[in-house]
Amino acid sequence: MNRPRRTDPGRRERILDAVLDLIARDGSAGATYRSVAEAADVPMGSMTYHFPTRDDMLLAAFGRLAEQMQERFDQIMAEPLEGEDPRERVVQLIATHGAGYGRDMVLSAELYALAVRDERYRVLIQSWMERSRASLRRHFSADAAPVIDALHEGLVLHSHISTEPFDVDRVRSAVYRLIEPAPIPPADVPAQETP
Amino acid sequence: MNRPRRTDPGRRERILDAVLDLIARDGSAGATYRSVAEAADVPMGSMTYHFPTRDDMLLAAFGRLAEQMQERFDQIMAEPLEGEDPRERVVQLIATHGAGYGRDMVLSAELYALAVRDERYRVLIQSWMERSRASLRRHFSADAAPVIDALHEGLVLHSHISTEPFDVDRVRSAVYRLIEPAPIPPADVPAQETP
Amino acid sequence: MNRPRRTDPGRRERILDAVLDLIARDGSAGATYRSVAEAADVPMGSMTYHFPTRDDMLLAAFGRLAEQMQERFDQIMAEPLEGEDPRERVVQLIATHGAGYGRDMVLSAELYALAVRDERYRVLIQSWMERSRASLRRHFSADAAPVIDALHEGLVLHSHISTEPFDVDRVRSAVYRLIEPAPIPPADVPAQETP
Amino acid sequence: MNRPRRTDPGRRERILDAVLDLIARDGSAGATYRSVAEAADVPMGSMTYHFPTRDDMLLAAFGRLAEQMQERFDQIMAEPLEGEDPRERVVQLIATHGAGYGRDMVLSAELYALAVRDERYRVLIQSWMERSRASLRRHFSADAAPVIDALHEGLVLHSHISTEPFDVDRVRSAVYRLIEPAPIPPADVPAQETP
DNA sequence: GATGAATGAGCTTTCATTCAT
DNA sequence: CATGAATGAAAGCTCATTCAT
Repeated sequence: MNRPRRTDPGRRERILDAVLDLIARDGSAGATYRSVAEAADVPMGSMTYHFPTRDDMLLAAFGRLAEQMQERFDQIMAEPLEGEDPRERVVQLIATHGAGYGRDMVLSAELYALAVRDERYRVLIQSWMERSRASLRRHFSADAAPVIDALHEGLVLHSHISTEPFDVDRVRSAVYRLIEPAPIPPADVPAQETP
Repeated sequence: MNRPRRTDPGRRERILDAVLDLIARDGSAGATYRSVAEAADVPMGSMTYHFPTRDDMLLAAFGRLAEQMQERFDQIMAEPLEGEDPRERVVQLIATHGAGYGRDMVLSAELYALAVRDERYRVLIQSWMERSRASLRRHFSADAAPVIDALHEGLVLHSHISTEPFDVDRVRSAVYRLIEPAPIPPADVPAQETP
Repeated sequence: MNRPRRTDPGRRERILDAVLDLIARDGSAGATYRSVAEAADVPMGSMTYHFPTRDDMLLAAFGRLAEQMQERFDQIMAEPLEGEDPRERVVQLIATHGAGYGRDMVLSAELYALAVRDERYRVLIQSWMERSRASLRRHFSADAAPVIDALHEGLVLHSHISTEPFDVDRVRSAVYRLIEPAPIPPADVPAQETP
Repeated sequence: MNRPRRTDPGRRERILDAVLDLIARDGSAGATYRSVAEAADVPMGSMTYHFPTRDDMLLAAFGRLAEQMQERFDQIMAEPLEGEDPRERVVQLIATHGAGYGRDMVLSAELYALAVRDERYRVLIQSWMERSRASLRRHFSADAAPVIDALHEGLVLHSHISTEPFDVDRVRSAVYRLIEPAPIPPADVPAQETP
């Protein structure tokens, strides 16, 4: 009834988070101006002020999602490893996303569904993919990166669909087989170029 | 205006095909009773007779899709190979789906988006996955099958997102590395068990 | 799946009972061909065979209701009374219908709502009213009968609306005041005419 | 065709009146969003803005009806009577509602039909009943009020169903018999308590 | 006679978007 | 800048009724 909200910093972010929550729960179609406004406690009439069309809103939300997920990917991959086989990092990454992180899985799936039909969403994934690969190139060859990324994608996706329990050993064995036992690069080398 | 159409065999299939076409073009949300009825040239009032709820309709359509895609997967994998390395078949499969088959990609992506949130769609993919793996087990070990399947999934998906041209050689090299150079099994052996 | 039902006597009655049950639960609007067919375990396509229009069905159902309720009214009033004040019978009648018999109350209310707008339903109540009054004339004057009937109607109706507990004493006192203490007629006298 | 109608005060009331008109003519089921919008000359899309669900609309309309009918009841009962037997007022009330006021009768019947099944409508009648009784208590004992109210209800209802002409004398005789010939209270005494 | 299949009409409701303030 | 009020369009779904068999 009485929401003064003269200045409301962070409103934009709060809206976008609400959008993502609703998509996670009900799919992209579930994030309507109405449902989002209610979830974010924002007057409905203001929605179009911040995001002129519903599509603007979705695009912005998925943009935020892409950022967040890139960061997490980076964090796991970027930590310097002391004498550890970098392939173990990949295994960890797949295991982390494969078991749990259901919300992200749902959101990613929705994003992919939009991306295969709409350029604007596709570029979102493209830049995210590029950054993931850049992260991977810190430890692996430029040729290996896209393939590792694809295996990661497929394994995580399937693990969320399958009824079988997640099998880390099988993943490890696959990752080790896929990636040649490269010499562990020193931590300060930013990325490895293909010779 | 005057469509008697008292008996109309194949109507159900025509509807489902229309549903898939519309989903491919506009996403799941685009397959409304109205749009489908028009596309399939069926009176709107009849739609709910065949599919009481819109969800029934979508589920049936994706069921049909799963069948069709299983068949194609099977066909490529099932042909007997004479002295050929079976891994080449996998390469071919990925190349086929990676370049082109945009319609199937879009449909799959929509199906996954539904599957991660809804059990009923998930089982559709599960049975399809199981059959794909069974196909793969004709040539590879039971342990390798899920991983090959996942790599296939990830590479195809990424190739539809990426701007880079599809690189068969990189795929081949990845597939060969992932799968141990197993002795080519005789064509009449149905499936290979892990030792 | 397999309901042979070659001959199905009593089907008509089963249907009508189902209609009344549904009206009691959901109002007249709730008794659709579909809902009734399901409740009576009768094929939907057969409904229009027994009752060509929905209105025929409702009318028949309310006709059945009127019959049933007349019978109950008669039963309570018709029993010979030995030296008992007949006004006590009226009190009993009101008490019986006032507390409980919610189903009948709902059905009556629906019937009245139809009757005030539709002649065909009105005659149903008229004949039922006439019989009630005839019953009452067995014990009371022709002039008293309609008024007793009206008091009965009003008290029962209000008791189903009111939150106060049903108060028999107040009813008795009202009934006794309304009806002059007529001499108890011999049980074999069918009805009393106004002099 | 071109209705700017940016601001339209009284729109809400106009809608509710249209609802009652339609219910009077076609029953509760006849007051659809469509029919009401047309009757009140309001865009259909606006209906749900003012009344989010059809039930909200009906409830509001019957609320308005209850108010209107309370007022009329009050007016007839509240006028000070100079030396007149207050029981004559009751006779007049019954006569007024018994002959004519068909629209109100239809609306009341529909309201009762809803009330016996739905608490929300029931409270509407309850408050209306309470106010009627309060009005009656200005002239009669607290014990008599509910009974007079019930007789009123029953007689009016039956008079709208019956084919017989309305008989004022019979009503008067009944009312006088039911209510003890209380001493006429002075007009300024608000209500009479039971001794 | 009895019924499964079919459908035109209409219903309630949701929604993206507009716009005056 | 921000928003409450409003609305055209369309959605999912229900239903009485028809009719060939």
